Amino acid sequence: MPTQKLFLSDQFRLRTDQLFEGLTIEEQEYLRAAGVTHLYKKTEIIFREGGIPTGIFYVESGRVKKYRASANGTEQISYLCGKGELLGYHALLGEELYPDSAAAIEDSRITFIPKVNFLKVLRNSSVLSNTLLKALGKEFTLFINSITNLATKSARERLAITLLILDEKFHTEGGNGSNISLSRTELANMVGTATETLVRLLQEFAKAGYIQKTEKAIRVIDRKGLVREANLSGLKTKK
Amino acid sequence: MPTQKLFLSDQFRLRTDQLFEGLTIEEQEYLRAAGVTHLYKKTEIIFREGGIPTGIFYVESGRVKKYRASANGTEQISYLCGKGELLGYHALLGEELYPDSAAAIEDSRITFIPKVNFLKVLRNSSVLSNTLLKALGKEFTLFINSITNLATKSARERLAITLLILDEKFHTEGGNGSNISLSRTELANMVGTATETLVRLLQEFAKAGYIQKTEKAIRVIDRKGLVREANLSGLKTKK
DNA sequence: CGGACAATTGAAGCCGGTCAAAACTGGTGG
DNA sequence: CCACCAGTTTTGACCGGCTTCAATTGTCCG
Repeated sequence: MPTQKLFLSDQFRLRTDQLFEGLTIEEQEYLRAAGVTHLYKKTEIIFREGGIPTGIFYVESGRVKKYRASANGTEQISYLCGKGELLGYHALLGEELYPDSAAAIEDSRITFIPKVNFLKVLRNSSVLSNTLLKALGKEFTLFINSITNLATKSARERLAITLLILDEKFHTEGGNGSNISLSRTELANMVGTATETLVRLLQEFAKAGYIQKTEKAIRVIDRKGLVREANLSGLKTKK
Repeated sequence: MPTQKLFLSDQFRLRTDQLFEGLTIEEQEYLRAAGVTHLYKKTEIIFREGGIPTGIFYVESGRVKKYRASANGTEQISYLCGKGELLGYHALLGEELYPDSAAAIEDSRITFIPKVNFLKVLRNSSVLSNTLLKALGKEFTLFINSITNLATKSARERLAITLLILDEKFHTEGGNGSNISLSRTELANMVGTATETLVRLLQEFAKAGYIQKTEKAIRVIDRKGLVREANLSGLKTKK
């Protein structure tokens, strides 16, 4: 049985520092010179599902959601990227069209590294290949977790898990405690539930003292409580 | 909007022929010599979540399910492997414990290639690195699809999609038409629903003429009908 | 101040999970 | 060859979690 830490952590995802760390100084300089930095306003789309990958993106600051939109308006958010994370390399490596879209949920500075430059370095650096293979391999754990959670857990449990993940992920960044500031709809789209259901559950969690709803943000106060709600062990409290 | 073909196909997954095709004759021989073939009886477990990867597996014949078990007995199947597919390389590459388990759902011949031998070849072959990167990149599309489906689609829609995928995947293998022969419980665990719900839905699909329930197997007759039920475009028939 | 959008609350109803029991299946041994 | 048993599939009934629709309140800005 996987530990809670393993279960929740998303330290699995590729970060820029890892990406660069194995490269020679020249290679690093080469990539940096090739990069183009662009400011994306909140809600601006970075790439769109079905689009052709032309490079990879690197989040300098801000936050980005990866999501899949259905024609009826609903969208499912599969991941949130913060500072230091890379975007769009799966489709590039797989030589496919983007399977999902990415959009800024805050004003963000994002650097674009063109495909040719990235692949050129990749072809010459076995270190980079290995870094990528390791990173991709790790990411599967995340996906398996997501799938299991969506398929077997209640909305309440999924919300608890989502809050724990967000708290863990943005804790270090925020300084004193983490602010989770997403719209209710976005949070609902992460959890995979309706906005109204999400609101009611948040209410309950606040009443139970697990979280605090400050202006524009949710703060986790009682992780233990959320862990209990999340039912991580998988056993349903048989009555 | 992704095409149906893209949406459903699982030609994304790494196959042995691809794995070997870029290698030199010596490398191929080296791996073959290192491999140990073993017969697994139906229901036998190949590896277990939380276990330490010691190599990769290759399905010579038979079928294998990848799944995650919860303590309460439910399990979620994330993938079915058929002849020619590889198993267990994600965790090995990611240097992690297995996030899920694998078990034979039919008597299967499976070859095990030890970690050392596999990694030795990988370290010396940039072709293999690239093949793996490409394969892993492609697989993400599958996972994104799974997540979106589980999060936004009804059990009925998910069953339709699952049947289409199974039909497409095992069509070529079966010769004349594909036999989907899983227990109801296993099919339910793929779809992410209760066995009873699955049975009722199958009933309806049979009555509607989409499928036929022959002895021990389900046969898809009307793919178009299933596609309609699957609501692939994403628009909910607003009444 | 007012208009637009986000968040919240309320009420109704269905989908799907759960429990229980019946029908069916295949395999075993007398 | 049949009776019996264990496991699987199916059917029935119930009910609770969530979705949906609708309406109200709250909030931010021009």
